[in-house]
Amino acid sequence: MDKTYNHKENEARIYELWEKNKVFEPNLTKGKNTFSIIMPPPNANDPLHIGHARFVAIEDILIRYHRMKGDVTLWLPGSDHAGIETQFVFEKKLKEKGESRFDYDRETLYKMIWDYVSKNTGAMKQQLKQLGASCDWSRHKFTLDPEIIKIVYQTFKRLWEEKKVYRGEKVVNYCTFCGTAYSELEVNHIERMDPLYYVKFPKANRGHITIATTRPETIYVDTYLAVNPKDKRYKNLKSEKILNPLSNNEMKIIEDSFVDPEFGTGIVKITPAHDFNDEEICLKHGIPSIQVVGTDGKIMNVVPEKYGGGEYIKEARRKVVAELEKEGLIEKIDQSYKHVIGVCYRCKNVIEPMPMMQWFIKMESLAALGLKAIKDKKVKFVTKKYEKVAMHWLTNLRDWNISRQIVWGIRIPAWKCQKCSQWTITDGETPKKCSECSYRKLVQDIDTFDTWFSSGQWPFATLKTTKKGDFEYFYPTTVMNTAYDILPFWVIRMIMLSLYVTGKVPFEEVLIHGLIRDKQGQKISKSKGNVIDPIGMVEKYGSDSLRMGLVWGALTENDVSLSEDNIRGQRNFANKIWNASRFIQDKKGNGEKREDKEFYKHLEEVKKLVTKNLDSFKISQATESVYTEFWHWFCDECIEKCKKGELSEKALREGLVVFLKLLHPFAPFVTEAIWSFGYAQDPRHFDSPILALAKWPL
RNA sequence: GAGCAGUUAGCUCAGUGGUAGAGCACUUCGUUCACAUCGAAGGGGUCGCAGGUUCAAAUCCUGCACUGCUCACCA
Repeated sequence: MDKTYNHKENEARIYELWEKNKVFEPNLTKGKNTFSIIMPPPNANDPLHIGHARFVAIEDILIRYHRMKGDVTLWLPGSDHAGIETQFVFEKKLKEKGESRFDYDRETLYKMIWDYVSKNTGAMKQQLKQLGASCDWSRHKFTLDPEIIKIVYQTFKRLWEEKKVYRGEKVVNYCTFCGTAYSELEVNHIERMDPLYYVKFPKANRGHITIATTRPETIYVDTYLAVNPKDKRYKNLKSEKILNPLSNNEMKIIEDSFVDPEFGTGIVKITPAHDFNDEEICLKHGIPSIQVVGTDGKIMNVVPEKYGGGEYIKEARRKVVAELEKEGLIEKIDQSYKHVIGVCYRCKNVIEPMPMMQWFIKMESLAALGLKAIKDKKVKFVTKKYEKVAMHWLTNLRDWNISRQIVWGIRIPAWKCQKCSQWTITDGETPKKCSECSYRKLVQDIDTFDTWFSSGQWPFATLKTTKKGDFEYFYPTTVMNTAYDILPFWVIRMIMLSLYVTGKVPFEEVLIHGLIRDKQGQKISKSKGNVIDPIGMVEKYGSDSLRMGLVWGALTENDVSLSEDNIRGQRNFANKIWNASRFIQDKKGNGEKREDKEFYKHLEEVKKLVTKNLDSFKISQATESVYTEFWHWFCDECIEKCKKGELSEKALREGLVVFLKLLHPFAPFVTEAIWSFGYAQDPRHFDSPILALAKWPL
């Protein structure tokens, strides 16, 4: 054996050994405990980032532990088509070639993206292997596998039949840059400084009132003003004739308590089509909605060119303000007005609320299912604070807009009748006739599902389509492990949709982990230049070292600050395992010593400690205890005692076998290298020629 | 504006009622046949502040300060 552990020589051949022996494929034996995790599917198109490596480390520790314990263990890998993310990346590529998505019809574009993704998806699988992920590749699923799509369609159809899906025109969050609507969750709110314009609205007889607004560009179509009924200043406003300063139309006055008399001048102009708040007021007061911003982000030509019709909002606003100023209708402009605006989570541009026909899921009954399951502890959160977060989300959901105006995704199986305009929903096949009027000319909706609508069905969609009997055997799965940033997007939706479709929760335990930060505790981002490439670290220090580093030094549920120093330290630890084994392999003595008893006693305690921590999902504590016990007890004390003749060589050998097993989930490669290719070729100590299949020492 | 966290050694973090801990960094020493990717020894913290409960508080309670994250329709 080499003097230092060489991860480069060992890792690939060890993963091959595992794969060749099918150690990751469960045997569906009756009457045994099961342990299963559905892997959060990484984006099929992208290389893994350091965040993926963290969940791999956590999940692989649990999976390997349970496999060694003798549970029938399944870790089901997958990849995600990641709708908008992937289409956006692809469009960027097109742009580099001087093309755009509009140069292709939807079928061609879909095919192009499909090929592009297929080309890249192998890299992700290869990287998961480099990280040592002991998942069952024979059960790998892609979110666009036909069988998966079929299940998603069935769910949609059932939701439709049970009236939990509706198509409606509502104000939705639309990104004019991405060219698609989003759900409320894809909108981020940022604080920004914008001018607040105080605009004079003339009275018909004489004088004027003043209205504060940040959106003067819509004034032309505005027809309603609102005041607080308690505001004495405007008690008689209703009897007065107020004119729109641009269109000269008469403004109608409504009273509503939502108006804050303290803000601005206490009068609000109502823009029903482009503001959620205003939409609500208008529904309440029966005010019609007029769309003024188009999906292209331009002011529509209901507004004359003079006032910005046909221009982008920014330019239209400039024009309108210039016109108003020319007419002396701007009283003042507050340039230091701070407010919060919605921006697209992806491209960071301003989200334009606008009315659109979209597919919505009614969330009330679904959320109730989820809430009940959590309250009844059918789904348990390992960390309580995240249970609070989940409950908070489930109690504050609006109807979920699931249609996206992109091609890369699962196309909505809805066909519109060309005669009666009713929708026919199927579970995938093209309907021959309208379900309402039997007319035979139908046109399919061009939108696709929100990616989260399909990934919200991932736990049962995968298990129902992998191998026969998988669903019955493994569902509900044992643990769902993912980062806290997608708790609202994914975790609560899996809970709701799974309960709705299968009547059962998708998983019993939710283990939420934190994000990776750099060594200063700073958020990792490309613009900061502090990204950590997991594969680079694997190549430099070895897979075991990176994995240990990722679960070391912070609680699983908290963010972890990852430094190269830390990973190097774990590399040293892997080397320590290697060298201790190298030392012990030459010790053949069989005699016993009086001190052995104390040794075995402590060894038992170590086994129990590590096991207990793993059983309660205390991954970092488990890692720390096995690290400390191996290095500072077994190596620093026990090996030294043995050298001095105060401990038998036999005890040391047996201790090493125990530690190799205890260490294996955390550092699978180096321990397997020792076991399979090194010291371990002594059958007396082994219940399995492959450590990954050896029996957990308890 | 609301919610949720956090504030412990130079740095990153553990520690939830009983004599302050780890990793890294630092200091000194060590070429004995596993490992210098090592070993031994050591320095360093009145556990954010102020009260309270208790025989006993980093740990429980109250208030305050600061930091972070998330949510949020006030024009």
